[in-house]
Amino acid sequence: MDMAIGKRESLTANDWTSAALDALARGGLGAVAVEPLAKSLGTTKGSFYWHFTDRNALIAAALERWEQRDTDRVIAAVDRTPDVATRLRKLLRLVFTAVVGDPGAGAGSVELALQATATHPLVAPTLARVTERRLAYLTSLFAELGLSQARARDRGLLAYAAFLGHAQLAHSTPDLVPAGRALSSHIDRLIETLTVVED
Amino acid sequence: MDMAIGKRESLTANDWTSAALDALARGGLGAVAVEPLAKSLGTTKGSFYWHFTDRNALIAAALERWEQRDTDRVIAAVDRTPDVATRLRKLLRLVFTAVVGDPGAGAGSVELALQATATHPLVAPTLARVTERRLAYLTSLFAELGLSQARARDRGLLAYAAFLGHAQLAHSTPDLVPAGRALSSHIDRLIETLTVVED
DNA sequence: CCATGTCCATACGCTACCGTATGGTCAATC
DNA sequence: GATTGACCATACGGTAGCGTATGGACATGG
Repeated sequence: MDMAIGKRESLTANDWTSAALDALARGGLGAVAVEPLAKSLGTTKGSFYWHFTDRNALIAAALERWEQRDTDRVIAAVDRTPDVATRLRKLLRLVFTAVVGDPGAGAGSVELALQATATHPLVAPTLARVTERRLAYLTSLFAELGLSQARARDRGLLAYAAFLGHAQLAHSTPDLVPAGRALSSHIDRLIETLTVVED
Repeated sequence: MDMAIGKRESLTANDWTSAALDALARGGLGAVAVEPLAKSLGTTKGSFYWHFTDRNALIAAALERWEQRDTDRVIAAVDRTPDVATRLRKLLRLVFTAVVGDPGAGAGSVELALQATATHPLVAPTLARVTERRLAYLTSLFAELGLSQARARDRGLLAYAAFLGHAQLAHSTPDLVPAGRALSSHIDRLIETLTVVED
């Protein structure tokens, strides 16, 4: 009848979505495959096709959840440190450290999985929205820092490209990127360079 | 008997390798698939498996050729403009323009295809070598520009990450990246920022 | 003119995944 | 305590690609 509580053994659509995000982070979009996921959840396709109509429906759900979380994170990142320069530095240090510090399995690996499949019809619009949102935020910070609108946008783009590139490099050729203390000072210098504002 | 010239209709291993690079640029590593390639060459698997033992052998050949060409390009890029600053600016302008200007099907799309499959056992070492080679060159330029060794490496890394990130963005979200005249001035400002050297 | 080696077509079996169909289990409800 | 609906297992057919096997076609040298 109604949503019976029943035995707690039954899966929910959310369980599938979580597993999909895991697989996405671990093996890219190709790893979001129904039968392998079923195996990893200790169940079968039969379960999946009861909760979802399609593999695409699962992908859409996973993307939606990721986008939502990302939005939340962006909003949370807007912490009210009074000084803009400090706020910008804090933000950059945070994201760069997160994205190259982790073994790659952390937060940024969904990121990279999506970039690697950017042309996929479901991925493309999601990626576009998230990128624009982040870019807009970065731009606003640089503008507040004293750059003209056009220059702020350019600088935001540069900073974001540097971010993406570092994520990529940390994933594909981790040996070529500094670690530990060297990483920390690399990021310091990088921030220095990216936030220069000549009056 | 020997390598008969025969009718000029017969394919060579190089033909297959070229087709593989095309497919790689267009559809990523997954598109380097024997049967589809055969169809696109107007032949069948039978031909392929005469020239190559394996799909992996084809991939290896394609990667080797790409790496060789890249090496050539790096060497060619070392043009002897006397002034280091000018040389660096010329180089940056060239590569950034190439990688975001093209529709994405140009030179840099093999690039992106490889980055998207960076963990593949054949791709990873190739990518590592090429990346290190480029990074070393960039580092040397920044060093010659007056930066300390450590700072030169960091700056080289930043510049290369910015390059990769722009390539990625131009491919995944082309609408968010400037074009035409705006692109040109964006690159100017970007170079400005990346080549700042405070004494 | 036939024998040999080059180059390719076709057919086969295998794996991995998709989506469907169908029936079973079990808790909640009447 | 029979029924109903939520949830899942199993079996099926279909597609796409890999790699193998085998048998041509056909030019060339003997």
